[in-house]
Amino acid sequence: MIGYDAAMSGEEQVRWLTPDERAAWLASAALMVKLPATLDARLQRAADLSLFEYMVLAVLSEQEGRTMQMSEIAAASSASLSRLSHAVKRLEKLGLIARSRCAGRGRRTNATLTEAGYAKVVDAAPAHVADVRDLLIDVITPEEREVLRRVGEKVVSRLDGGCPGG
Amino acid sequence: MIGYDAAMSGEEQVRWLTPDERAAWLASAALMVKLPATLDARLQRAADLSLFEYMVLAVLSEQEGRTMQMSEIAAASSASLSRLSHAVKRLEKLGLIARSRCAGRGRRTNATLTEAGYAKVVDAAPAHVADVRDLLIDVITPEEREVLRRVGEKVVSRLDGGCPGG
DNA sequence: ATGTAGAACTTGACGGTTCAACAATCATGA
DNA sequence: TCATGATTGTTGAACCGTCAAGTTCTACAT
Repeated sequence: MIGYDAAMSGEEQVRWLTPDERAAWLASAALMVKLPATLDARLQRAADLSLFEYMVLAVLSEQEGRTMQMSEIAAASSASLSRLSHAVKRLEKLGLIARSRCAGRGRRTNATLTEAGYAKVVDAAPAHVADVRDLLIDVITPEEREVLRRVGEKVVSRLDGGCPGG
Repeated sequence: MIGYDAAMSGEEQVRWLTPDERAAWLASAALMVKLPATLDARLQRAADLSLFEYMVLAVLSEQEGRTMQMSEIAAASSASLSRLSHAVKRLEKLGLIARSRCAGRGRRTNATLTEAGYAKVVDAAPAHVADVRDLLIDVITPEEREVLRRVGEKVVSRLDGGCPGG
């Protein structure tokens, strides 16, 4: 496949992937596409929530007062503020979240989990955790799990630190 | 966070995640969200292609005759047939791909990379491979890379084998 | 005071993805 | 010959995310 192996390197200074690197990348890519998609589909069927919506509710649920600033939620859920804003608008319409401007502090907005929202997370959590176990955690060894964690942390910190998106 | 730790386990037979498992899952989740998003954004700027479109073209480019059946491409790129069909329609409109029904064989359709499509991949590949190196391959050790590969293969084969999406 | 910059959100339009329904073709057997 | 079903692809509507632009507020300089 062009771009993923060492063939046809007419260009100079392009370090194509070795076969091992290529295999690792293809396996990771498939993982990154399929695992979230499957978790998302199951959550949708079981609880009528997307994976992203669940993460927003879950992050809020563990906070003191079940409240957080929009931009904090965005950071915690690896999403853009715009995406979060749209999502919270939907969740607000469903009665799962309430928004309020905290006056005197610029344009800051707090999102709070309602009782219904909290009940929704409590309801959805067991099946979702079981899925995460079933599809990932229980499939790998503890050693592999720790490597996965280290890799995730390293790569993400590089993404956050470096020039994001470009 | 509800669903990701051992707190508030009122329910029986729910195995909540241990702190280590939780940390590994959160790191993986962030990785699976951010890495594809960043690669996608960079490819978009550099070559006006989404990551998915690039993968479709790349998969075709390494095939004999630069031709494949729709369902084969879908499998190779971990996408639904519907998603692929829409994408190929767009790529066809751009002149990068041509479709043709192979008569006498059910409803099978072949997609072929045009010369322009091939040129597009050749053009986009170096920068994309550099990104994959820069953001993943060169960030981790060879041992971590091999673990990542094993994990990816195990998890994906579980996803493909088990009941997909539900 | 006024102007300029910056931070924190929101909005609307646009384009991509999903889902369910449909279409086309072959295979099989009554 | 005709029904039934399995494969394989396409389509349209609804929905979601991104991008660029706009809004609302604070801060700080002139």
